[in-house]
Amino acid sequence: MTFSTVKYSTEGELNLVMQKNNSQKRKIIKQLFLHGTMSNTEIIKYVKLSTPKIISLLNELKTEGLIEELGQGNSSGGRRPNLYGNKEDAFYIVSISINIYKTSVSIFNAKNQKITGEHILPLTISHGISIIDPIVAFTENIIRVTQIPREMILGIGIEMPGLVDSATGINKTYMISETPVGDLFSQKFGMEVLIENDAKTRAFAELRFGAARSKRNVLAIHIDWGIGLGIIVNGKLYKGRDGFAGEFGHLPMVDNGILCQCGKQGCLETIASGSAVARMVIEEMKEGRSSMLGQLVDDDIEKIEIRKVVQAAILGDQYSISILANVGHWLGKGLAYLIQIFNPELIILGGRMSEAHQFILPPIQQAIQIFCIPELGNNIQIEVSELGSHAGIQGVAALMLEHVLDRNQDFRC
Amino acid sequence: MTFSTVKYSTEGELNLVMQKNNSQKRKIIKQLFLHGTMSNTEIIKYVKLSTPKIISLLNELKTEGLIEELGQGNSSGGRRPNLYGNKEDAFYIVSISINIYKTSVSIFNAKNQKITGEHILPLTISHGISIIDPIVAFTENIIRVTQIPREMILGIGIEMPGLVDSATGINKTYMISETPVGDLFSQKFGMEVLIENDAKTRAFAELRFGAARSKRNVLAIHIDWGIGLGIIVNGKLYKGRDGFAGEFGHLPMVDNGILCQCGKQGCLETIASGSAVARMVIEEMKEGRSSMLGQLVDDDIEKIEIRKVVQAAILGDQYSISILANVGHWLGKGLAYLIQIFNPELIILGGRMSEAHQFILPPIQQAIQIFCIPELGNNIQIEVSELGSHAGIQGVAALMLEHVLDRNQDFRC
DNA sequence: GATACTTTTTAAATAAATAATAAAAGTATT
DNA sequence: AATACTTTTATTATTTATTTAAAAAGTATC
Repeated sequence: MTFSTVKYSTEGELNLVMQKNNSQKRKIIKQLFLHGTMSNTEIIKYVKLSTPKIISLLNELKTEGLIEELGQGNSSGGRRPNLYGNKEDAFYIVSISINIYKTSVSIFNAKNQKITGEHILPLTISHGISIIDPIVAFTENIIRVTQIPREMILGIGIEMPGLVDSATGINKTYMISETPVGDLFSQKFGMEVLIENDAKTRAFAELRFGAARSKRNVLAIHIDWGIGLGIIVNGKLYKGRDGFAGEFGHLPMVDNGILCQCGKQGCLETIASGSAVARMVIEEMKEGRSSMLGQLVDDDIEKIEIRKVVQAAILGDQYSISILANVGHWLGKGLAYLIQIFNPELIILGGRMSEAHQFILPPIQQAIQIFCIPELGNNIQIEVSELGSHAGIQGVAALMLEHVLDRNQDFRC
Repeated sequence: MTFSTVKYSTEGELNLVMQKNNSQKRKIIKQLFLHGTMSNTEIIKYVKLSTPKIISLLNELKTEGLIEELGQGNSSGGRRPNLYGNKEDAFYIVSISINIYKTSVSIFNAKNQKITGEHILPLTISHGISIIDPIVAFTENIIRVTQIPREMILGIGIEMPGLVDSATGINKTYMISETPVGDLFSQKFGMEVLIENDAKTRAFAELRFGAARSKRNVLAIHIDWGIGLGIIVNGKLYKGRDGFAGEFGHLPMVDNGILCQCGKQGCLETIASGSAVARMVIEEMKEGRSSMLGQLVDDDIEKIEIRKVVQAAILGDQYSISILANVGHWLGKGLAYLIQIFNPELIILGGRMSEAHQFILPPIQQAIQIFCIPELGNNIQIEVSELGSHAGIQGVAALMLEHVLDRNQDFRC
C-alpha cells in the first residue's frame, strides 16, 4: 500500500464550526468542498447573503484555519476576485464502497481530494454482518497509516446494494441483524456513519459532480449485477417513505418469468442485469452455443460475467451483441415506464452494463419509441455516466459531508 | 342562477400587498386562506418568524384591510389567543373545471369560501378551442352577476384533462392551437390565468385539504374517463420537465392490447379506466351478456357509463362486480410499479371509479401483494379520496392562489 | 386564590442588508 | 502608450430588520 503524506493540525480537534450550529459557515465550507476554489461572488450564488456578510464569514473561517486564500482569479474587466478554498486538513471523510464481491475504502480531505488510493478488500456481501469486522479493521489500518487524527474525521460514508434506509441505518436485503448495520459500523468505528444504497449514491454523485449537475429532474440508472435507480426530483435525491424508492430492477416485466432473488417472477433484473446476462450466456454456452466468449475465459464458462460479454461484443461476437440488444430492449421498455411517470430532463446510464452503451442504446431508444407516448418519449435525453467506477466512492463522501453540514438546518420553505 | 350577496370595497383596487413583493405578508395571507382562522402561534408554525414580527405584520395587514380579528380562540390554560382571518373581500379567485363533457365555474373569496354555486356548462372538450369563447362568456356573466370588481380577482385557475404544461399554458392533448390555451384564456379574460392537468390539480387538493395534508410523499390516482396520477414529492406537486409527469394511464400493460387514444396499444387506460369499463360492458351486453345493467339504462345500452356499473355492482349484479374486480387487478398491478418506484407514504384513489372502492380495493391489494417486493408492498396505505367531486374546483383555486402569492420567492434552499 | 401555562407587549440587542466609497483591473479612445 | 471610462470586487459606515429576552397580562385548573 502507498499513501500520500497528509498534513494535519497538531491538536487534531475538529473545528467548532463543524460541530456547532453555524449554518452559514457550514454552507460556505460545503460549497468550497464541492467546487474546490471559489470567489466571494461565486459563493453568493449558492449562499444567499450579501457581499459584506460573506466576506466577514470568509475572514472568520480563515482565522479559524478552516479555509485559505488561494490568490486571485480572472476578471472580465474589473478588479480580480480573491479566491478561497478549504484547507485540505480542515477535516477528512472516509468513504467505503461495499459491492457484491469486493469492498473498497478511500479517504477524502476537505478539498475533496482522494488522499489514498482505493484500497480493495475482497469480501462477499452475502456473508452478511460477518464482513463488518474485516471492513472496520481494514479501514482502521488505512486511517492509522495516513496518520490522520481520528478527531479530524467528519464521518464515514458507506454505500452498499440492497434496500437501504439511511435514516435508520438498516439494509433489509443484506447484512440483516438485530441492530441496524449503520449502528454496528458506527459503534465499531466510534464515529458517525452514514449508509446509503449504491444506486442512490451514484445518482447523488451525478447530481453533484456529473451530468445531472445543473439539472433538477433526473433518473440515474445503475446497471451492475443488479439494476438500481436513483431519482433526482427538484434537485434533490428522492428516497421515499422508508428510503426504498427506486426499485426499478424489480418491476414485473415478464409473466411467469424466471424466479428473482426478491421472490417474485419475471423482474426486470432477471432479464436485463449484469448477472442475468451472465446467467443466460453461461446456460446457453453450456448447451453448446458457440461464441467468442469461450476463448475470452479460456473455456472456463463459469467465469463469464458482464464485462466479458461486452468485451466479446466489441470484438464483434454476434451472440454477445444479440444478448446485449435484447437487454437494451427490456431496459428501454422499463425506461418507458419511468419516462411516462417522471417526464425527466435526463436519464443517465451507469454501472458495468453502461460500458456496453454502443450495443444497448439503439434498442433502448427503439423500445422507448414503441412504449412511450410520443410527447414524452420524443425528446428524451439519455447519457452514459462519465464518472465511471469512481462515482460510488465520490458520491458517498459528498453525501456524508452534506449529512453532517446540513444538519439542524431548517427546511421549511 | 342564484348568487349569494358579495361584499366588496368600493374602490376595487387589489391591495399592494398582493401586487408588490412582500413575501412575508403574502405567506400569512396564504396560510389564512388555507386554514381559515389562525392564531399568531399557529401562523408561526408555517411562517418562520418571531412572535413580535408576526404580530406587527398582522397589525399592518389589519390596517390595510386584508385581514380581520375574529375574536379569541381556546386555551389550555393561558391567555386566549387572538384569532385572525382573511377578510372575505380581500380578493377573489375564479375556478374553472373543464371535464370531458362539461365545464363548471365557481368563485372563491379570500376566506376560501365558494361564494357561487358550481355553475355547469355542457361542453365537449374534444371540440377544441371552440369551447373557449362560450366558457369565457359564461364565466364573465357569473362575475358580472356577483358584482365582484374585476380588479379584485387575483386570477383564474382552470383544470382540464390532457398533457398540460402549466408553465407555458399548453395542452398537448386537447385545445391545441398556435397560441397556448392558457394565453388564449388570459387574453380573453384580461386576467392572469393558470391552467393545470386535472389529476395534478386533485393531487394538490389532497395535499392542501385532503388525506395528503400532513404527508410528504403521496400518489393521488384519479380514475375517471381516463386514468391520471398526481405525484407529491417532498410535500410538493411534481410536474417533470414539461409538466407531463404522471402519465400512469398510458403505462403499457397488455401486449398487443386494445388501441388507445394515445396511439399505443394495451395502455392501462384501455383496461382499467371509466371509459374502458363502459366500452367493455357495452360490447359484451350487445353480444347478449345478461346483467342488471340493462334495466338501469332502460335497455339503452349505449347509455352505460361507469357510474351505472358501480350502481349495478352495489345492487349485487355479478357481471358488474366481476368487471370491477378485473379493473382492480390491473390497477393493482399498475400501482405495484408505482409503489416500487416511489415507496410512497400513501396512495389516494379519486375520480368516478373510486366510488367502486368496495369492489376494486380487494383486488388492488391482492395484485400489489403479487407484484411488489414484500418490503415495499406490505405496509402500503391506500385511501379513497374524501374530497369527492369538489376536489378539482377547490384544488385549482388553491393552485392559482399559490401561483400568485409564491411568485418572486426565492426557492434556493 | 395560588399555580401553571399562554399569549401579547415592550425594550434591548443583534444581525444583516444597503449604500457609499475605494480600489483594482480591464477596455476603448485618442 | 497615455488617458479616461467601465466593470468588478472589497471595505466601511449607516440604516434597517429581526430576534431575544423579559415583563405583563390573561386564563384555566386545582
